[in-house]
Amino acid sequence: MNPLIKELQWRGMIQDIMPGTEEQLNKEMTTAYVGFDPTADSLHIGSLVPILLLVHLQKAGHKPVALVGGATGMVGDPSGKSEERNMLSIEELNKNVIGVRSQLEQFLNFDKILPNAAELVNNFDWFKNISFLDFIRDAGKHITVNYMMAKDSVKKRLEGENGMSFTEFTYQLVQGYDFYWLYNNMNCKLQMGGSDQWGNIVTGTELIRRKNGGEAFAFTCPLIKKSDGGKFGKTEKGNIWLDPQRTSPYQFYQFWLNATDADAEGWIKIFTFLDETTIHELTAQHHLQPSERILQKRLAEELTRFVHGQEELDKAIETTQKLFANTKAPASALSIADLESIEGIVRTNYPIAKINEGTDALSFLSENNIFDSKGAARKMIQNGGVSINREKLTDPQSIINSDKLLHNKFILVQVGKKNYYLVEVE
RNA sequence: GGGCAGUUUCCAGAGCGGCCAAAUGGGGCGGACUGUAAAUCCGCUGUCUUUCGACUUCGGUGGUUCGAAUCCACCACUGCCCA
Repeated sequence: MNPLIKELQWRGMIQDIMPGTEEQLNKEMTTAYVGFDPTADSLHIGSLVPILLLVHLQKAGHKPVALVGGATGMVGDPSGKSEERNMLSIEELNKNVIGVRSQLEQFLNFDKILPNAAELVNNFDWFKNISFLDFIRDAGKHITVNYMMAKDSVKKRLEGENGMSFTEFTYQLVQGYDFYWLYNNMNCKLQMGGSDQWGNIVTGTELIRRKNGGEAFAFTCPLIKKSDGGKFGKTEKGNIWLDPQRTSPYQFYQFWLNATDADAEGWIKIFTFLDETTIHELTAQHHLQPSERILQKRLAEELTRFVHGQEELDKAIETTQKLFANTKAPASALSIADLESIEGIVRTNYPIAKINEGTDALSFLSENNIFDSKGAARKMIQNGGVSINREKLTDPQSIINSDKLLHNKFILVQVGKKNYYLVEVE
């Protein structure tokens, strides 16, 4: 068995694999690509698995190509979508391509000295020169509509009630052409991606076969799901992004730390580079003492380091310890240095004058944008969801005055158990 | 171009003249229990507000009516079928 495939297999990262793929990987250094859609100017953790496929590939000595879909992004992939997507404007798309590119760059080794140096391409670069007529004569002639309609992504939409535009119907052919182009121009013989991409990928290998008589290969990884069936990578605050401006390293760390036991066991295999023995040991330990959350901690650590680096990881752990190590202790136990150096949670400033006069809790909470309005704050207080300096706020009428100040300067607000806000009074 | 069906609050989906800010389910948020899990149970879920109440919503515009998400007209959009 090919070592790369073997590695990915025990990690649970292979869903479908085309026959002959292992032989190809055994035969020679193989160039392989994964496409990323520029739907936003940052990738989120849903893209992490395909990124990791490229990293594993490079580690195994093969050549990774990361493709940013400047062209395919203009079309819109119907896979997994029950209705037509909104088109992004060209400006937005360009901005997104730049953002996504720069993120991909940090995960792969582009050092030109390496024979298997990573490369970054944008399919807009070849599509911009192809006219519609060229395309339908050159690519379209080789694939039948019957074939395209048999694809799951198309069939579902045909059977569903939202229909599908010609634009999105074309998508698989556009993506297929990418593979064909890379096959011819970069000797790229393998495509990887999420299992929802299988249909699109196969259109590519088919195109290569019919036009070149060539042979190309593919495998896909399973889509990550939560054990409760919920969407992966979403929280109350939306997506977990790789961009630290959008999701702070602390929040990123917390996301993984909060994984359920069932998820953590699978995720640590997929998302970390820890070897099989280590993971077995960790899992065994975890079963002995689940409340220690050994798997979650290690998972969060490894991933935060991988995405944000050691320094940010240290800060995230530090903040976590301050906030959660001893939740029973009064907030006054936190030193001024502790409070000042807390990073990653939402911080706001509030005028000292208002505190000196005393202000009601509702105004205080809404003026600091912890809640959108007094009404929202009131509801949350009545539900028992707001704490100030770790003491549950029971009366919406209570007054916030200088008695509440920690070290004459800070007020620590909690909404729910996990959402902290630090108000700095000055 | 013709025929049919549809457009309701985050989603699905009831409502078919006043009792409708609109059932129910899902999702989300919060609470209890815990391990910053899971499962379970409870509460909240249009906006603003001192639980009074005010305001804005049921594709759009006009109309009928004391009163419309509910009736009428026109328009728009979506889907299916036929040409």
